[in-house]
Amino acid sequence: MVPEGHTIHRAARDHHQIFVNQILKIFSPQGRFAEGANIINQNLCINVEAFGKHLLYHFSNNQTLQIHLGLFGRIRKHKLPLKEPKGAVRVRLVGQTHVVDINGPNICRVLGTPEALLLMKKIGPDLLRPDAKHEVAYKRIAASKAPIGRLIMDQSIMAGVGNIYRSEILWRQAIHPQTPGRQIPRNTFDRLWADAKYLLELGVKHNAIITVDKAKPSNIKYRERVNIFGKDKCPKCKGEIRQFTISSRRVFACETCQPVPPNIA
DNA sequence: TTGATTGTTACCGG
DNA sequence: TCCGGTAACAATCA
Repeated sequence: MVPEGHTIHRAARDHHQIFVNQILKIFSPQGRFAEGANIINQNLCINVEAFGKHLLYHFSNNQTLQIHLGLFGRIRKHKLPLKEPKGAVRVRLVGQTHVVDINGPNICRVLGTPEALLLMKKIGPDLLRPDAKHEVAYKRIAASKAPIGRLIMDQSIMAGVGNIYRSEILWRQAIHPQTPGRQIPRNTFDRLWADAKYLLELGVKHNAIITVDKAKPSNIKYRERVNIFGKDKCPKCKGEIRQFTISSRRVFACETCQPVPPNIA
């Protein structure tokens, strides 16, 4: 499983079937995890939803369990009966027929209503939510001289894109990652948003990162099917792919298909 | 055992 | 205030 925005959205949909009625146990070897676990124990989970890469379980006592998988977190679902937890299980959600183990999340804590609302306010429009207002993201991008490769991965500007999708989306839309946000025309941003949304929805459907156009069902057993991330050659022009970093994360670009914008060294 | 990694946050200096 | 850089943290796998 891939700890990305689409995995979280998949879990939000799937866990309605779990109908969590009990938090069996919260393991917190570091002491900083799962604060307030006792508050939600024995309470009914009435709603599960995703905001960007955050997964929120709302309980009947107005408390919210917030999960963020980060780089390494995993969600594993098993049929009952319960088995020994495998690895660093921080939360175990028990339903009538299934149990969900959440391993190694980056964030795992219980929020009251004010904190939950604050969190939702901090997250930018979420590509995977039908109510997302993409003009909110565009306004921030059009006002910024920061590179578009940084901006589309900034979860407070727009939520859902991760490091692999960043390179893939910009390649598909022929935008160089170093292009300043304020140099992105509105119609170019609209294309970018629509393509990102399409790719993330595809990711939710298949529970995998797929950005190549002709991916067949028989191909999608692979965890990633990508065009340029981690590759040497551009699949379109066969030219060399350049690798660099933005905020110490790897970025890939084909500078033939994604021309370097003027005024950039 | 070591290094790399699909992510976020806190903190600090310019 | 806003920005960009850095470190810290997490778990797993090769």
